[in-house]
Amino acid sequence: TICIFPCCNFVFMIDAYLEILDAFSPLQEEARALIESQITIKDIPKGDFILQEGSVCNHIYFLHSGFARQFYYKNGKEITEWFAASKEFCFSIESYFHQTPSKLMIQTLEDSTVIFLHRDAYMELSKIQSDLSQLAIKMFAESLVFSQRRMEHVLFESAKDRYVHLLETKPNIIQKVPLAYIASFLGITQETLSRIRGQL
Amino acid sequence: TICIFPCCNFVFMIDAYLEILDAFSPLQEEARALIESQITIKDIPKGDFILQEGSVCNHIYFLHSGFARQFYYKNGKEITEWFAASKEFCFSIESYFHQTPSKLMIQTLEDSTVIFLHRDAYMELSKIQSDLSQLAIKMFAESLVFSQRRMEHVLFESAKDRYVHLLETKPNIIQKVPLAYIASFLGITQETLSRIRGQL
DNA sequence: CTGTTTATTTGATAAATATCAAAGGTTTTC
DNA sequence: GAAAACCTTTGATATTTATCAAATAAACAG
Repeated sequence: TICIFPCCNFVFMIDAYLEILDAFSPLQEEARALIESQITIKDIPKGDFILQEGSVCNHIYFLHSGFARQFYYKNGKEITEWFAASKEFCFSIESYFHQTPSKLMIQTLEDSTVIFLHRDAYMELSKIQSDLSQLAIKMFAESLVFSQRRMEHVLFESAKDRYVHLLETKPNIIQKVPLAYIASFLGITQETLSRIRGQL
Repeated sequence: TICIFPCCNFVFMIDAYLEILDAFSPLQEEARALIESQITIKDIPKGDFILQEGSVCNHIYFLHSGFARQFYYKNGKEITEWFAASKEFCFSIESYFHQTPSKLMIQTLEDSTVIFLHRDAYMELSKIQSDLSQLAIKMFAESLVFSQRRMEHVLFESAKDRYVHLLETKPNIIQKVPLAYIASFLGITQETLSRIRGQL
């Protein structure tokens, strides 16, 4: 049967979403239903903000499709913290956990479809449904490992090695975004990055 | 009444431990009892290892008293990752979560008393007792925020500013440990750190 | 297509930090 | 308390990266 209603897209998106969550940490039917009840889906055009500076980050965002950049201002300069590609998650760690106004902004670099999972609802549900708490533990733990590894790179690799590493692990990012974004993510100036590129 | 049995020390230590956990994330009586059933306490003399290279980190360690250093080898050099002071926690994030042999070592720098909370038991219990899963979420979330903040420092502050920041936030560390440990933690050479010190 | 904006590269120079070598200090040990 | 081991400082030099300025190159708007 061919589905002619737009709502069917939602069903498909949600299924894909739940499958990705499930791969992280297994979810029983009940947990899936609870998550489904707490998400909203939005189309966000290129250049619009998923999360704005100063507002509290009350969701974990999942990019069903599209591409986004997380950045903040430091001494008047934009610092790119990380990117979210299609099928990836993002949120402001500090604002989400501490419920403080976010200095991090999340902006789409392409037209994107984003699934919002609400924090309070999720936290409450995770108290009564252990699959959900295990999922949260798993996600935060993985973020922690990732963050730890990045720290080691930043502390002990040269700018060139960090760029090469990014190139090897996330080639799609380098194709998609301006050099200045990548430079600020790597913690170097764009001139330096340009020269590094020239050497390769 | 005055307690003359050594076991009373244990009771006291466990109480202090549970109180600190409780301050992080509130624990009901049941959760406290479960944790108490899964911990062991060891005295570890100065210079001994709480966690050795190559073994899997199966516990979260809490220093009831003493002081420890977390470090690993990179190109044959010791890199200090962080310290654990009295009443603080430590573990190898990557080994603990991924159940892989640890490249991180944790070594006491003073005679220490350490409370071991077992991973598997804790993970299992956290599935059936939501206070425990909430505690885990809270702890990992805080670690994540901490890690994130440190990243920003490392990327955008000068060596001097990072040292000054450490001096302001953790003066006790600087008094206790050799300069080389602090230098490797800051990601600089000991010569540079010595010069920075001279300038202040 | 053409001017305008935006992004990238290049050059010259300065600043921060590493490296290598050696000299003083402390602490530990017997 | 002298020797050894360890820790910290100092000096000279090299490397990496930042900064400032300008020139190209690419993308965009009308």
